[in-house]
Amino acid sequence: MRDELLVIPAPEDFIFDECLAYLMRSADECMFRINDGTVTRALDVDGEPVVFGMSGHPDGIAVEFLEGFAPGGLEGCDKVSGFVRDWLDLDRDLRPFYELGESDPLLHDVVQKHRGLRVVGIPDLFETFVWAILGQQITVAFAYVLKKRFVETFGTAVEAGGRKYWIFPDAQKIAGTDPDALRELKITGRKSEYIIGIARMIADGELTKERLFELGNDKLIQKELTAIRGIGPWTANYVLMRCLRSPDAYPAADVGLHNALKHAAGLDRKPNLQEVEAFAAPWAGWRAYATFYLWRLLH
DNA sequence: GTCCAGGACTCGC
DNA sequence: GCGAGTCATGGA
Repeated sequence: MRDELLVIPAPEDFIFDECLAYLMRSADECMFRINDGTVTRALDVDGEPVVFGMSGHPDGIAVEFLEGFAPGGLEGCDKVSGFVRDWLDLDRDLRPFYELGESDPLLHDVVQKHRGLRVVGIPDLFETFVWAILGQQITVAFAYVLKKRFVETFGTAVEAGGRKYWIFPDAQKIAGTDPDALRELKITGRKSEYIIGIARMIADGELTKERLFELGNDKLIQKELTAIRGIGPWTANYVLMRCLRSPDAYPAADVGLHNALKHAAGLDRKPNLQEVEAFAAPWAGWRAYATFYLWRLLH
């Protein structure tokens, strides 16, 4: 097994345990398993299931493949490595954000406390949309339950090391699914329609990460996304933040953000939308990072 | 019973 | 363009 160890270098200011703490926030998370500091998950690499565990390492992140589920060849290793880099946003220089954290009164404490944390992403576009839509207007805890039902109903499981690892259902499969099948999982009728609509767009190839990146900036991407049924400003910014990796996306309507701001600013009520925007003005360029760090106040 | 959760759509004006 | 009603479930 030792020869299947892969070390992914990370910047000096990266702290794996901060990301781990975020990843551990729900016992109902179904896309990976965390045990003793190692996050283990399955990944589809060119149609082949790969299963790997990642953990902290003095030089960054150690990736170890489970027996029988290593990628075939160097190219496969590169894809896993690229996935992890994307997942934990390893290629971003956070020094400007940390400078901001030094001077900003609202961010100061939380940035100091969780320094080393990166915006944990969701590299797969379809998975991000499903997760965001499921999360609209309900508690995160219930969203995890719905995602678990969704994945265990429509996804595929890989058996490795005596355990099951799930691969998120692809858009093609959901595109041809009846809304009633989602409704049975207690996903609302509307959300079921939204999810199937998005699945069709992705399956048809009209909605891809590449196409969205080609639009060039957050504003145009948000406009494109909010034209899709079921995607409002909150969801568009959520997708920008978690999948398209905009460091500046700002889900201003986010209730969790409001509660975090209330706490950080010492208010006796939640801020209104104007205040939420005003708080974020000094964070221009880093509003997604600010949001992600502020969310850590909720746990 | 009421209110609130990581919102968005629809309708009436 | 803006406010109110609706969607639906589960926990406090």
